[in-house]
Amino acid sequence: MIERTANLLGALALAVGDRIDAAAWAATQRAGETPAALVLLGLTPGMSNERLRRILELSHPGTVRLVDRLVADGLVERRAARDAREVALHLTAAGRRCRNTLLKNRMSALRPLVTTLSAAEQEILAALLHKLLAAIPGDEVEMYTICRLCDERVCADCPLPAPHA
Amino acid sequence: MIERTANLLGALALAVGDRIDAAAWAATQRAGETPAALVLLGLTPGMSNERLRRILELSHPGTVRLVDRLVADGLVERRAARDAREVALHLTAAGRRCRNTLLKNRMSALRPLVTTLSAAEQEILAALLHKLLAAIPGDEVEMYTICRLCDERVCADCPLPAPHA
DNA sequence: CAATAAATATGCGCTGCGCACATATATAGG
DNA sequence: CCTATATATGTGCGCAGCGCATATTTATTG
Repeated sequence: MIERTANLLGALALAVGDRIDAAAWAATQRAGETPAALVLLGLTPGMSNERLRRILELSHPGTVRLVDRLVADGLVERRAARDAREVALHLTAAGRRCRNTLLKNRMSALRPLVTTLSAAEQEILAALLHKLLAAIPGDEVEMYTICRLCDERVCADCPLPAPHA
Repeated sequence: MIERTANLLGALALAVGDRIDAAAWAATQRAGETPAALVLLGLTPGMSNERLRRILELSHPGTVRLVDRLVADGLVERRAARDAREVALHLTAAGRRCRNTLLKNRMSALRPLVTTLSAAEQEILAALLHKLLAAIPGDEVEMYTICRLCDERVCADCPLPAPHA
C-alpha cells in the first residue's frame, strides 16, 4: 500500500501548504517566494542576492525584483558587502517584526493540526517526519530550500543540519 | 515539543509540495491551480465552472480564464448543461492522457519519499496521515479542495469520504 | 595588464489571478 | 403571467510574480 500512503502524504502536504501560504500572505501581503526570502534573511543576515537565488531556485532577475519588493515594503535593505560585486541583504526593524508575525502565523496554522493527535502519536509523528526529511537527498543549498519557511527557534535536532550551522 | 513537530510538518509539507508542483508542471506546462482543475474534472466529469471555482478557491473570472487555458490546450471542452446557465466541463481524450501523466508524475515524486521508511513505519505513517487528514474540519467542498491533486485509484479508505461518494 | 568569471541590474513580455461590470437563464412573489 | 431577484458565465482591465536577453560593474587568473 505504498501508493495509498504516498497519496495521503501528498494530500496532507497540499492541505498544510495551503495553510502555510495563507499564514504567509496574512503577514506580508506577498505571495510566491517573497515570504521565504524574509525568513531566510532573518536566519542568515548579510546573505547575497546570488545565494538567495540558489536557495529559492529562482532566476537572477526574479530574485532582484523580489528584493526590490522587500525593499519597497521597508522590510529589507541592501548594504555593501566585502566583495563589492555582492549585495549584503539585511532585514530592517520592520522586517524583523514582519518575520516574527509570519512565523507566528505559520505556527498558529500548524499547531492545531498536530494537537489533534495524542502526545504519544505526536512523538511518533515527529520521529517519522524527521526520518522522511533526513532521507531527502540534497546538497547544503537544498537543505535551506526545504527549511526556507522554518522557525529556527523551535527546530531542535534539525534533520537537515546545515541550516543551523 | 508540539512546536517542533509542527515545524517538521511544515518543512516536509513544503518539500513535498515543491515536488508535486514540479510533477504537475512537467505534465501540463501550467502552474497555479490549472493542474488541480485537470484532476478534478477527471474525477467529476461535467462539473460546472462555479463548483470548480469553489473547490479551487479562486475568483469567478479567474476560473473562467483557467478553463480558457485548458480549452486552449485541448484538454477540456465546455458542453451545455441541464441548467442552461451552467457549463458542463469535460476532459477531452488528450485531457485524460494529460491527467494520467500528471498523476503518474506525482506518484513518482511521492513514492521514493515513502519508501525510505520500513514497511512497518509506512503503516504507522499512513495511520497518522489518515488521522491528521480526517481531523481537518471543513465542508464537502473543502474536502475536494484538499483532494484536488489526489489519485483516486490508489486512495482506499479515504479519510475525507466525500470525494469518493 | 588583459581576459575571463562572477554578481548585480534593467528592458521586456508572459502567466495566473482579482476587481468591476455586463449578460443570460432560472426561480420566486404578486 | 410577469416582474424582481438570485445564479452562472463571460469580458475589460490591471497587477503581482517570474523568466529571457542583455548591460554593467567588480574580482580573479594567466
